[in-house]
Amino acid sequence: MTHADALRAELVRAARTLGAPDDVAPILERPRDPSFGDWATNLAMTLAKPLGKKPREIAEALIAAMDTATVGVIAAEIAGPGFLNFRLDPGFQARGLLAILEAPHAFGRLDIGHGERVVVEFVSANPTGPLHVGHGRQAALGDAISTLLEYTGWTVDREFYYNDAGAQIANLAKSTRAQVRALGGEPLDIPEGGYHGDYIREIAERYLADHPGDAAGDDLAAMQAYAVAALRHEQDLDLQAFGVKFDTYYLESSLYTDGSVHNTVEALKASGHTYEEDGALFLRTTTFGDDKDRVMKKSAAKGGDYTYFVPDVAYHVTKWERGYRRAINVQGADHHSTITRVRAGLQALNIGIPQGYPDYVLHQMVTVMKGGEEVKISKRAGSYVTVRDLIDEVGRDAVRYFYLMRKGDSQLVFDVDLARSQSEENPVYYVQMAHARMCGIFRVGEIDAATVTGRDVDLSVLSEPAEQELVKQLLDFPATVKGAADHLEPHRIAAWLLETARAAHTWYHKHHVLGEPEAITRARLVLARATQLGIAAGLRILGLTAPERM
RNA sequence: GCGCGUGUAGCUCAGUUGGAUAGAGCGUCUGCCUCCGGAGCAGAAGGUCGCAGGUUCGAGUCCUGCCAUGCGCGCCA
Repeated sequence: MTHADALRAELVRAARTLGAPDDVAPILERPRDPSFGDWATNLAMTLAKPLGKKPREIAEALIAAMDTATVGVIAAEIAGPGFLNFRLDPGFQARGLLAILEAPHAFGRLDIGHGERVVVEFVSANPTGPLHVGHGRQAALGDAISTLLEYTGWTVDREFYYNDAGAQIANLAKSTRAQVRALGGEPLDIPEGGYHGDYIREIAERYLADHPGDAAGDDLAAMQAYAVAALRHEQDLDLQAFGVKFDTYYLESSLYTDGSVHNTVEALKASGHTYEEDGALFLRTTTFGDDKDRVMKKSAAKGGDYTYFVPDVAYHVTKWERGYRRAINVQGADHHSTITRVRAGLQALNIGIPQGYPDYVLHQMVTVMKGGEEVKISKRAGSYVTVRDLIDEVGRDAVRYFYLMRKGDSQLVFDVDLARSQSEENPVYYVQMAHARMCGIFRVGEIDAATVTGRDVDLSVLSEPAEQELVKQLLDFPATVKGAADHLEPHRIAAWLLETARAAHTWYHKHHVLGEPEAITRARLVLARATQLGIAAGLRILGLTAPERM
């Protein structure tokens, strides 16, 4: 239990003696102005109505009813309309750091998930080209969300869904054939909706080298398999460079071969939510909130294929059947329209899947600026910036941090030139430097950091404002983790890291650890160690390294 | 037109679910290097939180209507 939890519990106890409702849940906040104290609550104001008294009167009664000493409060004041401001004993507060030293890997961990399984699906790029910057945002976001969930007690599987069936793959195959035949001397004739990137020609060249018997480009199935394999391999290399690992790769094609698509269609028909019109099979998605009903199976005149959302529904049924009671899909906002349809399909099956299944985390588009101009991303036109381009130019850690330092639901402008030119002023270096500096203290002092336990150390000497600021910042980590996990917003961790790094640099610059009187050095080593471990924990959640020197 | 987002400092963005005098980075300006690493530090300037109403003790945050902007709206995926 953190000291904030203890204070909150004491507030609840005191409030109940005044007749507050049983479900009273005081909110503790850091006052904007540190001179107000360490914690503030508006509890007295929220109790004004139920208790029928003035906020300030309630505040006074609360203070009187509290056993302040046991929760480290040395001063309690009433301010403004009825805020309660608490000042904590610095030594009491600093002892909260011991939790970090004792169990570094447990710091900030929570057990919200109780070990339940959750599947996080992200990237899920069609194997029709390299991963571009939009996929990069998903990779960073999905991986960090997964780690956050693991940190808060869930058993997480990271899943990549391969759309290796359907029209786009057919286009890929035909585009490859066009390049193969062009290499044989025919005019290049890329089909309507085909892919124009140079990488297709490279694949065609390798195909010819590996398949001397098909110089004419007649074996479309072989070319399709070859191109898909080649692009999957490329994507794997991209992900490897980015340090993202998946637990499962789910192939759309398997949904056809194992009968899932067929079974899903039959189950939907049996549910009574389908109908035929103009020779096509429709699902009545409007029953479940959609704008209009959607075609499941095209009419014979249009080829008689299933539309994309049928395998999508079948796929999500497998998530449920594979035992995931929680599923999170990280996708670009351009896939927004699929949400209603997939959920409608799952509801129509009426097999006990809850309405909000699966969860979606949508991120807005990434636009790329290069040379002061926006680069239009189009795989088919062959112009894009790949994830690997970015990693090569600014480094894996910087790319990850850039993607994660902002909320997913606002548009991200990735200025490649800026990212590159800023590489020395990049916030990620600022954060990592703070970690390296703490390591440096132990290196120079020739102290094994792991031996710093904080036991028998008087932490009340950490009385400088910069020290107390850093202590408070570090102790906010668990609440930050909880907020980030609850809202699936890793950028809160990035913001915490930046603020912690700032507090650490300020402290480091103002005060020395080594060469001070022994009592001070011992206490400051505890703070340095806690800072080192805290920043490392935050970096780990975001998938960044915590270098010991830079 | 409809749906989902976004609009906060010159630029890029935070803002702890409705709290006190709205914050940070970059950029600009002024000072700091014999130091556990200056990849840094201290400070300054910079705001009609898109606009207008509403809800209440209290609104950047919630509601309504406008304006601007991104994405989606196919028997494409």
